[in-house]
Amino acid sequence: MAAPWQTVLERPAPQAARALLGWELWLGEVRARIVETEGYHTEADLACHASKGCTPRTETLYTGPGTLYVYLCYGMHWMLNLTCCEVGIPSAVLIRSIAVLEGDQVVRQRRGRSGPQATNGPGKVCAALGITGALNRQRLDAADCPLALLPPSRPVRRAQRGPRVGVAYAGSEWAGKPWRFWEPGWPVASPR
DNA sequence: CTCTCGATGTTCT
DNA sequence: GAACATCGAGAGG
Repeated sequence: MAAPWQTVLERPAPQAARALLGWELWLGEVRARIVETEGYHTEADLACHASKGCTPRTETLYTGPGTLYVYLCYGMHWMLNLTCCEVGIPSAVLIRSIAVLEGDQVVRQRRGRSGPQATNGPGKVCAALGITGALNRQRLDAADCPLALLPPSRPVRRAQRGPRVGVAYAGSEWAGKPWRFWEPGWPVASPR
């Protein structure tokens, strides 16, 4: 029997990124709503890590929907991605911002602050949830997976889309793709 | 409010 | 050796 998230992740990243808005991440005492995402899709996408091909680092991206792809950025920030599409096609959604629904105390302790500024950014998401590279390659459907992905407890009223952040190096064609999505009204990193 | 800059480690050239 | 899907502190307006 398929997990609920299967239908959301079994599609190309640009679509999966939109569909993931509102879904909830549960990890330990923290429950949070996904409010900003970005899609990275195929080796042709020059902003996608897999544009360099399948390497020890990027092989996680080829494993099909439901794998955690966690990597270190700028030597100090962990980034959380959920792989999507199908086996063999590198495709993933970066979780850029979340809204804490439960576990505010824990988040405050980990982040040194609470409120919107505590979780509006991809590095902040991992810090708030306590995610590190130890979770890379973890399967969402594995019995021992500490992270759960559950459907929205409140519907997504509307969504905005725009170009991805921090990928100018990929050139205008790819940096310009409107593959970033967010829910207006929630604490997101880039509200436009 | 905006802008600049440094921290820090893995990956690929 | 350069580049990098970032963050937060500090300076200046």
